[in-house]
Amino acid sequence: MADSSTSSTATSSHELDAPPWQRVESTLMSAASVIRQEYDKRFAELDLNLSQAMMLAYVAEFGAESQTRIADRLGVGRAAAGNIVDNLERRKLVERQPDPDDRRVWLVNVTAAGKELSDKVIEIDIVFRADLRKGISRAERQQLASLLLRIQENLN
Amino acid sequence: MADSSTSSTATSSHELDAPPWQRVESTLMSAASVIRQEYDKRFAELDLNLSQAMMLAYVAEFGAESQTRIADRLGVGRAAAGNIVDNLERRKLVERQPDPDDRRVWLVNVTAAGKELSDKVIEIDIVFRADLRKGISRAERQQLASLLLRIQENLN
DNA sequence: CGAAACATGTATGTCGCTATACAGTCTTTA
DNA sequence: TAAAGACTGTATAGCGACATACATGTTTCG
Repeated sequence: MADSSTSSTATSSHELDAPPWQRVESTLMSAASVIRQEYDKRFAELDLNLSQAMMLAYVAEFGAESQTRIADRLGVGRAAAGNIVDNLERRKLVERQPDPDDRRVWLVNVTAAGKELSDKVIEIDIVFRADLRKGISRAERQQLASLLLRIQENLN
Repeated sequence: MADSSTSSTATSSHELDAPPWQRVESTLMSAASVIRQEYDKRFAELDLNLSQAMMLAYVAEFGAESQTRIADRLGVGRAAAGNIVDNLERRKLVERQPDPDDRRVWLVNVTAAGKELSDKVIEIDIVFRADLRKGISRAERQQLASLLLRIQENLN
C-alpha cells in the first residue's frame, strides 16, 4: 500500500517541483513506517509486535527496572508501557516484583521462558538489520545516523 | 517524552555495543516520530493534523480526484482517506462531487475556504522544512533521501 | 510530626489507522 | 446479453498509542 507513495517519492531528488508530500521528510516517515511494519511482520512468528519485542529484549538485558524507567527508555508513555507489561506478564514472559525500597514501584523482570524468547527476538533483529543494510556501507550508515540526529536536534 | 530515547540513541555511533533499541533503525523511527509530532503541533494552529493538512494541500493542488487515488498518493487506506474527507467536508474545506463517468466515485475538490487554508498549510510547511534543514547541506539531504530509498528497496 | 508536593502505576476516553466485509457500480468475457 | 469478476466508497471492529484523571504511596520541609 505504502509502496505507491514510496515509488512516487523517488522523484524527490529534484525538490523544487516536488509537492510537500513527496519530499525528504515524507520519505523519512515512509521509510520508518515500512521498517516498523516489517519488524511487526517478522516478530509475528513469535506472536509479538515490535513494542512487545523491544520491551522483552530490554527487560531481558537490563533486568529489574521500574515501568517508568522502561517507558522512558523505550520512548512510550507509562500507560502504554504498563499495557505491554500486562500482556507479557499474562504470557509468563516477564513478572512484576515489588520494589523493596519503594512500595509504589513494580520491578519488571524476565522469566526463563521470556529470556528464551528474547534470544529469538535478538536473532530476528540481527537478520532483519542485515537485510536492511544490504549495499549500504558502514560509513553511509554512520552518516545516516548523524544526519538524522542533526535533524532531530533542529527541533529543540 | 521521546527525547529521552532520542538522547540515548546518540550513543549509536558505535554500534557494536549498542542494544537493538538504540541503533540506526531506532534513530530513524524516532526521527520520523518527532517530525510527525512537530508537524501536528505546527498545523494545530490551523486546527489540522498532518494527515488533514496533507490531504487538503494535495486536493488544492491536484483538484478533483477520486478518494482511492488520493489514498494511494497519500499512503493511507481508503477508509482512512474517507474519514479525512468526511472531516474536511464537514468544515467546508473540500466538497464531494459525483463523477459523471462513474457513479461509484466521488471526486474531491477544494472549496474557496479550503484553498485559502491550503496556502497557509504550504507556508507552514516551508518554514518547518527550513527549520529542519538548518546546518544540513543540499548534498547531504540528497544523500539522506538516497539512503532512505535504498533501505526501503531492501525490503522488497 | 504533619501537610503539601511529588512520583508511580492504572483506568478511562479519544484519536487515527488497518483489516475486513459489504452494497453498489462498472468491466470483461463467454 | 448474461454472468463473473473487479473496483469504489463506507461501515464496523480492533489495535495501539496518547492525554488525563485518579488512588496509592513517598519525600520534603516548615
